Amino acid sequence: MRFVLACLISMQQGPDLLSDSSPVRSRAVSTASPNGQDSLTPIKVSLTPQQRFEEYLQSRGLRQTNQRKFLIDRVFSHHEHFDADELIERLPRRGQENYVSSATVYRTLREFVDAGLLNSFQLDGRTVYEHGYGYPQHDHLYCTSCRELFEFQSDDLLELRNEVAAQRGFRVNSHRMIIQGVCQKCSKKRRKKRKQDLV
Amino acid sequence: MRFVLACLISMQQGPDLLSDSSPVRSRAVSTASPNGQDSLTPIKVSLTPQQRFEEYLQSRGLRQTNQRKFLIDRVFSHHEHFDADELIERLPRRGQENYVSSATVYRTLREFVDAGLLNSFQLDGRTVYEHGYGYPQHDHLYCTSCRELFEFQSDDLLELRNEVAAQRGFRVNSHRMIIQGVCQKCSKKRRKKRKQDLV
DNA sequence: TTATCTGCAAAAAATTTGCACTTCT
DNA sequence: AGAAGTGCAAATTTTTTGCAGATAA
Repeated sequence: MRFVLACLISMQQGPDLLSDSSPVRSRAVSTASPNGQDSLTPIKVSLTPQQRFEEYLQSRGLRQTNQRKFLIDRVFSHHEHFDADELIERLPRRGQENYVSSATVYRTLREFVDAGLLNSFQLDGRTVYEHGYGYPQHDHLYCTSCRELFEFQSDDLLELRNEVAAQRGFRVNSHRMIIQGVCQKCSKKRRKKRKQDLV
Repeated sequence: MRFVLACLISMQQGPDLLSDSSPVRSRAVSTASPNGQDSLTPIKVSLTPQQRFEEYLQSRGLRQTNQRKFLIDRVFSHHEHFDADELIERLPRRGQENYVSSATVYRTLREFVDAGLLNSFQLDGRTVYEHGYGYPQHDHLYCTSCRELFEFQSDDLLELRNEVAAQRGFRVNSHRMIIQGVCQKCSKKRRKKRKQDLV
């Protein structure tokens, strides 16, 4: 583990998993809370991640094991960007109850991605995971100073993407956009520091 | 090396390095040639990559070595996406003339990026490099079938990016957008194959 | 002359894999 | 019972680093 990865986005309330039977994604809206943190509204889905994974496993003749059940609970217990190493560090150690070997963690994370529960992308050489099920499509701003990932959602971007692809007969599966720079907080810190340095 | 990385984009003619003394980027235009290949027009720059790197080295009190000179010639001899491993494979082997150790290749590639000559990004776990100097800002379509990278250029995307960033006081340094999917060629191949399978 | 570079080999970091044993179904 | 899954350790893959000898300025 070389980097701290945090995420400013938190769910305003738990995802409303049972109130709507439609698995269709509703329009996500990005909102800003007083402390400057942003969050996207969770999507209403008919199944919990657990249930959906169960379906996925059954459809492929795979098994429900304690490790898989334990990991899905952990991974979906809070909304946050993470990498394999960070997850492993928060898991029970060898010898403790519910210990899961790293090999299994890696294997299971890949299954979660295959099942559409998690999204993954590369950042600074690591594979970063985030919730994909029950959470709207979005893109990221990455602060190279504090290494936090911020989320944003733009329909215009999607439209643009589709236009570009259509223009050359490219069939789109997904996209990934990351804007690199320095977040407001870090910019302010730096200005402050420069000011102090002058005194 | 796990992946073949190719690039359909070729320069229509060598970069016109000497005809304009302005280092300012001119507007890039994406064009389509009859065979379906796209290319972006090179930017007019006042210095060759070699000259620019020389400046960079001097400004930092670094040295011009045979290895650096050799590598910059190789890297800028054709416009193509590549990773460290692919470059190393095309270089003279140990014992031959102009051999450069992999450690030096890695170190030098990083210098090229620092000097603004190359851009780098992560794709499928590797670091991919491409020309940054003398070539316009652009983004990529990545075909997961043939693993080729196609380039596209969109001012709307830049505008959108700047708006998103401005909205939350984020100072942008750069961005990276990769559209994943299947290119036209591969789609056609698949359709053909499916047809044949039915016969 | 001397700080910078290079090559080499070893280390690191992040995954993946082979295999014997365990566990779902 | 028997396929699938797990843990372990070893292997991979990609990149970095320490260090002694080589070299540019």
